[in-house]
Amino acid sequence: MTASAPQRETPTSPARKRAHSGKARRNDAHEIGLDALVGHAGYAVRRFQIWIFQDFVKTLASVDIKPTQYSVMTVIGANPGLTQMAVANRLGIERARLVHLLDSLERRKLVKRVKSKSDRRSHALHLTAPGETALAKFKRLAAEHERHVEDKIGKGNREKLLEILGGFT
Amino acid sequence: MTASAPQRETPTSPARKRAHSGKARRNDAHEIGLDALVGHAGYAVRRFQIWIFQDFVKTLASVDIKPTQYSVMTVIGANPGLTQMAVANRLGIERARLVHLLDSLERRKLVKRVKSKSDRRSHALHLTAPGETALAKFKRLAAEHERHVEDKIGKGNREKLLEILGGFT
DNA sequence: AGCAATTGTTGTCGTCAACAACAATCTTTC
DNA sequence: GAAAGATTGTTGTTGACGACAACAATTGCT
Repeated sequence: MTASAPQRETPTSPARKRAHSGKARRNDAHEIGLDALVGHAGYAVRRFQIWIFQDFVKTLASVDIKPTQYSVMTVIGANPGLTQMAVANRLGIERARLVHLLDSLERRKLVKRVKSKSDRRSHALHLTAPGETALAKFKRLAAEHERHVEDKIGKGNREKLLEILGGFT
Repeated sequence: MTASAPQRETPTSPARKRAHSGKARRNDAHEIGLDALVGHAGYAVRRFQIWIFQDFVKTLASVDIKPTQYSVMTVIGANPGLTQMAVANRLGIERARLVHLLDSLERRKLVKRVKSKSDRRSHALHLTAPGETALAKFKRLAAEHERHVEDKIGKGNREKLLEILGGFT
């Protein structure tokens, strides 16, 4: 623990005090030093995640679909007949939470729960017919969102990002 | 692309006894196709963000500091005397939320609110003496966490990531 | 002086993750 | 084949979090 004598504590010199007398505070938000925060992957990723989430929501606002709902429908569309547990595990969401997500999607007639014959505890998940066509539209909008990402960080950077984080899917 | 979905539960066999050694199939989670989800930056980022957040919490569990608390203390440590509004704006958190964060940190004697002379509405935020030494320890643990990130995605990739997402800090 | 804006604070609402508990239904074991 | 154990879907609770709204105190503006 250490140290009474701080070694590199505030590299920002004493005069960094923010002269607050006059009226110099408008958008100095980004003039404030982040110090050690810059260089932390978690912080950058968190900020980026917030941005990308908001853009997704905005881009898909006309169809009222949020990222989690989109991921659920995509997985069901690609793997019809999955159980709720399988979907929850695959997407890393609590099965308790998936219940509400499916309730909502089922109320909107996008997905349906079919009682499984082989295991009467579980439900086989399927897209409805309108769910299929809806998902196609969602995918078009999601592609548009993805283009926003390219515009934001660059086409090459987006691909590099997917390559780096590919192991987390 | 895409490839249909071969994944199906036991296909309706009347007597489906796992004909082989016990030991059920544990997690076929990653055998399930994600289809269009792969290739979505948001999904990859979300999963990565969850991982990195959890590792941060785990690594700093001994000091009971979470990412947001760490970011608040880091900014205050690097810019003593900031107002709550300035900190909130810089970190992109609601000032209403910052109130609770500071309440918690102040209760733990890590930061202090000093009544500003120049503007009696606002508080100047400072680290306490124990707060300074505590932050030094937090930074060491955070550096350890950052090494976990390197181990996970590679040193070069982490740097590339920071470069790509640098604009979001 | 008077009125708009800012700061910190409290409170509400809706989202979300992490659990705990439960009934119904398999699976295992004796 | 019946009891014990595990799994699936469900409901409910808790706590963290963001988005807002309202408010008192205090500036700033004119």
